[in-house]
Amino acid sequence: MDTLQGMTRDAHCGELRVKDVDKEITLCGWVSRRRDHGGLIFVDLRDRSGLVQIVFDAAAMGEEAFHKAESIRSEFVLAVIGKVRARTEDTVNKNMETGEIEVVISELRILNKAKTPPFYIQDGIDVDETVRMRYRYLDLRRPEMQQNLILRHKVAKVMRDFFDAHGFLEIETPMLCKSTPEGARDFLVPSRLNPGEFYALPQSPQIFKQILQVAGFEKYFQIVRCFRDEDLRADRQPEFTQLDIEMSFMSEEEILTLMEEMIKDLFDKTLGKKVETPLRRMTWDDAMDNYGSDKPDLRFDMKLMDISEYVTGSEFKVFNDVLANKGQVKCIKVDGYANIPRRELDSLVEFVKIYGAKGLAWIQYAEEGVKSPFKKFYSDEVFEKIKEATGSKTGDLLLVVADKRLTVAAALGALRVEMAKRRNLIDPDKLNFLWIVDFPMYEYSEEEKRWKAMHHPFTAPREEDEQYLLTDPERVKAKAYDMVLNGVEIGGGSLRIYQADLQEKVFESLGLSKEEAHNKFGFMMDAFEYGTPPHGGIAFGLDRLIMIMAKRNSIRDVIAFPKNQSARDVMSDAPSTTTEKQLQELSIRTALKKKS
RNA sequence: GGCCCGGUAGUUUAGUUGGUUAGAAUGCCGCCCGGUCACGGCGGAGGUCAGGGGUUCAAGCCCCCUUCGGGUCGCCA
Repeated sequence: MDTLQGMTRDAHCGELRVKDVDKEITLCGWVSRRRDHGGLIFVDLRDRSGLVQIVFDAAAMGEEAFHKAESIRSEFVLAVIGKVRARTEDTVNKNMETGEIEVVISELRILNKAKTPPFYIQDGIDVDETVRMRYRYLDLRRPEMQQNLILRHKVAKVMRDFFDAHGFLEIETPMLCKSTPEGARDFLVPSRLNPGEFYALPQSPQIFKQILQVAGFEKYFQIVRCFRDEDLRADRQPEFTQLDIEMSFMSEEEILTLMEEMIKDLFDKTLGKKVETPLRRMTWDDAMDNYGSDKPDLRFDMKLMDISEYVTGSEFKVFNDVLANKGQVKCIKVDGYANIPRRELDSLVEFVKIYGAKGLAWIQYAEEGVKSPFKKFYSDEVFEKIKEATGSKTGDLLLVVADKRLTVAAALGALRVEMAKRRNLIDPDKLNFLWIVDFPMYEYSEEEKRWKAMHHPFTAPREEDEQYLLTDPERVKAKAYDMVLNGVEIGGGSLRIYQADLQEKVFESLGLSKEEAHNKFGFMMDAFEYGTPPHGGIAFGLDRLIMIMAKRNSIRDVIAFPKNQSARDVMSDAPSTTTEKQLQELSIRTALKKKS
C-alpha cells in the first residue's frame, strides 16, 4: 500500500476540460469502473467533483507499474500523476462532462484497497433502502447523493446570507428544554444532577424565539434541529431541520413579502430558477372548498365542485341523509376518463374510505349514454344539468363524494391528487408556490372532546374575531399563514399574541385555567409582562424544501444520516440498551431489558 | 394502534396447478484481450427461498404466528 507522501493533489476529476490538455496533474479519488483490455486499462476515477477517464498504458509506463494497475478494483483509493490528453474524435464520450479528454498515467499509488461494495456506486440504483442505510457511507458516495448534500449546503448558505443582509441575527437556543405540554410527543433526556427529572428536546424553538423578541433582538433566525417523537413518513423524521424566523414590529404583509424575497433569492441562487412574486394567496376556506386541502397542489386544476343543489329532493337515501345533516355532495372531473375500468372504480371506492368517506359514486358521461350508480333516482335532465354545471363533455368522468364538509374535502382532496398522478397531469418541472392565509384559530379534537389551537396557543386571532373567542370559537380566524409548494407545506407561521389579557383569554378558550397556563408557560408569561413588542414569525421545513428542490420523494435522500420508519439508525444501530450503571446514575430505576 | 404492499445468490429478480438438482442478469474470482466507456470472450464459485409452526406422499409456492422493510390513516400545537 502506498502513501500520499511527497505528492500534492492539484486537480479534480470532474473539472478537467480540453483547456487542460498537456497539463501534468495529480489526481486523487476512488475507482468507479475499470475496463481492462490486456495491455491497456481504462479506469473511471471519481472524486467529489465528478468522473474522469484515466488510462494505464503498458508500453508507456513500464511492466512493474502496469502490473500494479492490473490489481486495481472498484472503490480502491488512488493517487495518480498523469498528463491530460485530448481524445481522438471517435473516442470522445458525449455522456461524460469530461468526455473530451482523458489522463494518461505515469505514476500510480494505491492508497487503499476496498471490499467489493454491496451495490453500485452510481446514480439511479434500485436497491433496498435498508442496504443503502446500513452502508450509508457508500450510498453517500453516489454522485446524486453528493449533489443533494451540496445543494443542502448552498441552500443554508444563501439563507444565512439573505438574513444577514436584512439585519437578522442567528442566535442559538437550547437543545435541553422544558417539556412542552401541548403538541407532539417529546423526546425526554434524564437529568443526572436532578434525579427523577427530565429535559425535553425542542419540538421547535418557539418560546425561545419569542422571548428573544422580548429581549429586543428584533430580527432573529436560526437553522436549527427540532425533535418530535411521532410516527415517521416519507417526509417526516424524528429529528429534522427548520429555518426558524421571528421578528418584531412587522405586519403580516411585511413578513410575507420578506419571505417571498427570500424564496426568490434562494431559487435563483441555487437552482437558477425565477420565482414570480408576489405569490398567490388563498384563504384556508377557499383551499378547503376548492381543492379539499390546506396545502393544495396547483400544478393542475381539477377543482372540487358542489352539485348538492342538483341532487336534492330525490329518493336517493345516501344523498338525502347527507344533505339533511348539513353535508354536501361534491365531485371532481377527470377529463376524458368516462371509460374508466370498473375494477379501477372499485379501487377508488376503497381509496376514499381511507380518508373517512363512506363511499364513492360517479357519473360516466360515456358515448353510449350516462352511467351512474344513482342513475335510477334522477331524471336525464338532472344529469344534463350537472354536466353543464361542471363543464363536462361527453367522455368525462365525475367522481362524487357525499359527506360532512371536512370529510368531503379530505376524501376528494386526496382523490384529486391521486387521479392527477394516475392520469399523469402533473408537470414535474413546475414550481407552484402559494400562501394559505386566514387559518381557523381552533380545530375540534374528537379524541379529547375540546377545541385545540390549530397552529399553537400563542397565535393571534384576527381583531374582528376576538369577540367570539369564548362564545363561538369555530368562527375565529387566526393571523396565521402557510407557504405551500407543489402540494407540500414547506413553511408556516403567524403573528403572535403579545398582550397579556388577550393571551389569557385564548388560554381560557382552550380550557386552560390561569394556574395551569402559568404552570406550563409561566416563564414566558412573566417575560411578556416586561414590554413585549408586537412580533411574529415563520418556520420553514428545510428538509422538505430541499427534497422538492432536489426532486426527490423522501427527505431521507437529502439528510446525510436519516432514521428508518421505525426511527432506527440502521448503520449505528441506535437506539440501543444501556448499562445498569448508566441507568443508576440517571436514577432510572426501571431498567427495561427489551433486548438481552 | 389500524390498513396496504413486500422479504428467493453480494445486488436486482424469474419461479407455472404444490412435483427432478431453485433459473437469469449483474457483481465477484481465474484466464484471454491495445481504444473501451454498462468494454468483450471463455471458465468458475456463490442460495438458511426472512424465522418458526402447520397441511400434504411432496411446500419457494397453500394456511397460521413472528420478524424485518416500505407506503399510508390516525398522530405530527
